[in-house]
Amino acid sequence: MRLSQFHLATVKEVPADAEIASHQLMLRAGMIRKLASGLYTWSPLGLRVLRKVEAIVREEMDRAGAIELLMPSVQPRELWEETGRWEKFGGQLLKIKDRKEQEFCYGPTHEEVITDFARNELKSYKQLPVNFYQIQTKFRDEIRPRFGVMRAREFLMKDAYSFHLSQESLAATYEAMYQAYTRIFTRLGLGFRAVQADTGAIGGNASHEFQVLADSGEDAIAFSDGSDYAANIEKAEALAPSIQRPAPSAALQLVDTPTQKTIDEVAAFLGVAPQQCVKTLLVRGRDGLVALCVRGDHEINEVKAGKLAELPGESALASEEEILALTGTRPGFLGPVGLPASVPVIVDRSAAVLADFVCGGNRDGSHYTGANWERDARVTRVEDLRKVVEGDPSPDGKGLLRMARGIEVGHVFQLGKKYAEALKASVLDDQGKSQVMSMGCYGIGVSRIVAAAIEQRHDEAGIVWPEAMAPWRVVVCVLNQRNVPEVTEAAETLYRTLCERGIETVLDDRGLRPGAMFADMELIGIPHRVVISERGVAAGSFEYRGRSDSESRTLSAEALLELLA
RNA sequence: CGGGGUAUAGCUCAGUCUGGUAGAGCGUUGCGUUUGGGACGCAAAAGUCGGGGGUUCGAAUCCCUCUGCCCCGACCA
Repeated sequence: MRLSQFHLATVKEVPADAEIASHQLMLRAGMIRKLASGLYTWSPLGLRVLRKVEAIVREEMDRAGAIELLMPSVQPRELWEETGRWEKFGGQLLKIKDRKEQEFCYGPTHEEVITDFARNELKSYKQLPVNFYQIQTKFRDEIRPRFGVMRAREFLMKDAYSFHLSQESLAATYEAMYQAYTRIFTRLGLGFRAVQADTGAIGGNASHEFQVLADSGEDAIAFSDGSDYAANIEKAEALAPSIQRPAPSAALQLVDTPTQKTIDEVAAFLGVAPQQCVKTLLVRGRDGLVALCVRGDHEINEVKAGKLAELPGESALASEEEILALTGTRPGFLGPVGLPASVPVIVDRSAAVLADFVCGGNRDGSHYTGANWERDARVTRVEDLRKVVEGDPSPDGKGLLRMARGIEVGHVFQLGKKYAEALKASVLDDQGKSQVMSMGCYGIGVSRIVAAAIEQRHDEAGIVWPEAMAPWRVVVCVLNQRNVPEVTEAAETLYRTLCERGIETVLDDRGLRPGAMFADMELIGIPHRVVISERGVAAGSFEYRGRSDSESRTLSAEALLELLA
């Protein structure tokens, strides 16, 4: 490619609404342009990168035995009614009507469509297992799109769905996908980690997220410093402390805390550590309010809380009015002592081993000191309720937990029979009996990977692409080409040679001043740069500089070709 | 959905408080000089001041209203 024939549109100024590095750099490099909130045009430059990612994903999916197909992006309401998700999916589902007032949605995911396809196509166990995938545009009407293509509303995703008669077969394909994903992210040159994930409302047996490690990531992940354990913080188990609860030694005493509502305020006021306090939250349960208690320095893990039998599948905090009606006090003074008998008291493992603790007095402006479980406060049950924190023991018993931030770029999931049952997708087994199929699903955020890579790999000058994702591997920069024909000839010759050898090369023949040209090529992150100048031509050598190198090197033609081969 | 902000040239922004001829930098076009780290000079094009309504002799500026976009929160493969 000759840059004089390409549409390169870099800009110097950072657009005002870009916050994170990848968004800023993608706009400055001219890879994307915003059309509306969460909607982006991929420019020719951006598309080259997107296609690189897509190609690697496709190769590895094919290698792993998956079969590509393509489903519609627009899907009929009736199909979504069959699984109940027309209502349950919520506001993220973009609903549209056609001219006959028939209702459709723009597909946010394709479980319904693929399962419909499977129930029509798959009749016999002999056709199983099978794994279908597509690389396709999805739309989710995110409440708050942000960070450019990192969290866009329209985005490109690879989604695969496998079908099985046995759990063993599902587990085998799941493992194959896990391996394929590892290969994909390794080939892309990304620093990533596969972490255990919560299976959410979908249920299922196993789930891993593939997280690209980056400080700007929206997900928190916990990993062990003593083993390969790693999990999304939503999933990471907080082990029960190994100590026994000490016997009560203090008397229960109500003390005035007129304006101290938060744990920090109360702890400072009373001169105790937050670890010696119990924080109580009231949430809406199936039958009235439920009390959740954690240690003062810990936080409730809403995913864990949502799984409690007493809750309706999600944890929603009670309103101030509900709390006032039940306890006669306001948030800030809640505690487990003296709650009505109708309120279940679920206590976190770490809070359950406290003795002589501080907690809310259930009346405005007071807290208890010297409170003790059983003696003063009911314990309905002890559960794992809290978010893990740095330094917690690893759930596998090896090492301590550390925290990192990640960008979720892939997710593998054993779905089980949920969708196949809802849509009656079954095949005949070897006994001639009808069996509902089990499913797995496996997603990769293709467009998000581009942003995630930049987030992980950039410097002051711009993007630093991994070789596998770069729009071109090599740029040949022509200096002062108008005045010295020999320089142009030398550049053309090198450009042709590289192209003939299958090395993806771009020739910067725009005739810009050197500074502007170098700045552009560094901004768009080309891994290898060769400068052709009068000086070099006279000496018969080439000036080479890698994107991350601090200095240029002078190379002979042979050395250069060897380096780029 | 709650709170906050913002909308002026292709981009980044002044101008709005205190009403009176529409501004700058970058980018773009032309000519010339330049050519190893985002050159310089001269000339030029470019704006329904987000939309609608109102007040006024006169509105980018004041009032009402609608909309887009951004941030924080709640939410989320």
